[in-house]
Amino acid sequence: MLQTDCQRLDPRIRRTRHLLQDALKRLLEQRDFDKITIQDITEAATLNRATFYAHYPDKFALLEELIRVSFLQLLECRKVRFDGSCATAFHPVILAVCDYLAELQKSHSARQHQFEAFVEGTVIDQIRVILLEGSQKHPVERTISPELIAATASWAIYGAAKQWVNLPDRIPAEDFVATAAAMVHPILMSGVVSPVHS
Amino acid sequence: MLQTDCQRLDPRIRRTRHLLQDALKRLLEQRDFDKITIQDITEAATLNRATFYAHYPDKFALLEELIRVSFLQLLECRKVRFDGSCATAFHPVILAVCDYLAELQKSHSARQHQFEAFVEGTVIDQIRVILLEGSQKHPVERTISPELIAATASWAIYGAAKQWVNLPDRIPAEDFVATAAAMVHPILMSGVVSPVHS
DNA sequence: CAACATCTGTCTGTTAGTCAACACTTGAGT
DNA sequence: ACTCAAGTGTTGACTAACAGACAGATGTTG
Repeated sequence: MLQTDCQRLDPRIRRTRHLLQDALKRLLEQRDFDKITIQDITEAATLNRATFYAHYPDKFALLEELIRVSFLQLLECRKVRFDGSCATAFHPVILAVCDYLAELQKSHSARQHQFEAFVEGTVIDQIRVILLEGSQKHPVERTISPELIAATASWAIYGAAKQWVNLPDRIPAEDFVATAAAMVHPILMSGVVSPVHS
Repeated sequence: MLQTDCQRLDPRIRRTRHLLQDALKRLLEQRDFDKITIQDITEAATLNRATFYAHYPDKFALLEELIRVSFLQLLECRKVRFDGSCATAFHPVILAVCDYLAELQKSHSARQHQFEAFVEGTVIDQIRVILLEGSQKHPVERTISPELIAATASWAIYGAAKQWVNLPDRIPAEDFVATAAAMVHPILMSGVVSPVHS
């Protein structure tokens, strides 16, 4: 919830949240999200049910955090493979989205519409946040707000990645990333006034 | 400490003790017991140092519990392979001791005398307790106290097993168990008045 | 329909774990 | 000899997690 990324938080809290996330993760490998009760989760996490509500208002909040955290972990892995140059900084983001969707497609039957929609929203929002953070690190004078650009680009990336995973014969993710990046890059550059860029 | 076998104990207590035992177990794979501090253990267990003292007076107490628990786990595995007949009930115990010592020999340099002596004492005591429990389940009239018999037999079993592991070319543990059982069985039968036994 | 079971969300008092102190011991170093 | 660093064992205030209860919602089943 609040303080999710977090620093020096009470170890008990980190432990408990990790236990809950891990329990949900394991249960999702067995059955659909809507067939999982909070009791199931807390039992699998060896925690008291009341403790759950001290951390999340409902199971959707836990799911959201689980998605966020595991997506970020994926992204961290992808990042090390790229240089830090500004122009290609969002390549790993695209790659992470591709991998995440590919992983999701493997492990889940596509029939959980409510679940999928929720995942979708969470992932897109996370992409948006990441892009926004990136643009704040390298401020550029522009006529379009960074917020709008981040939002647009995040949907574009997700849409492109989703198209890619649904192809019957996919090209390698790394190759696809180059194509997608070529499409998305103009969005990020739109409205830039000063042409200062490496 | 108290309530080790235990039943419905506060989940936090079971979790914490398990975390500490597991941490010590992992650290023992890396370095010798006397090179491990309580700080190391609590750090590896993601617990506060003060919490340690709420459960164990010192690291030896933790080690003792670790040995006890892992030995009992080993024993449980061995037990299922045997029938429940009274005459051979202690076969799995001998086998468990053999396996435990063999495991220990593999994973530890034999130079930690203090450590080895402590393990030895703990294991023998555990054997004694198990034998004593067994004799209490099947009370027989005897001229020698069950306590003395259990103590004697436990040392005999440990001694035999230790001799076995130190042989340069060991026979299979299962075969050795039969021999050892033949040696130890008379101890258990000594002083029996009524010859009632299946 | 009523009876029933199950899950939810909330609340209470109690207990375990955290944290930052503390004084003490030990050993290495210069 | 003296410091300095690092580990030990203890304390008390704070807080997270526990057990167990509760009413209400949901969804069976006869």
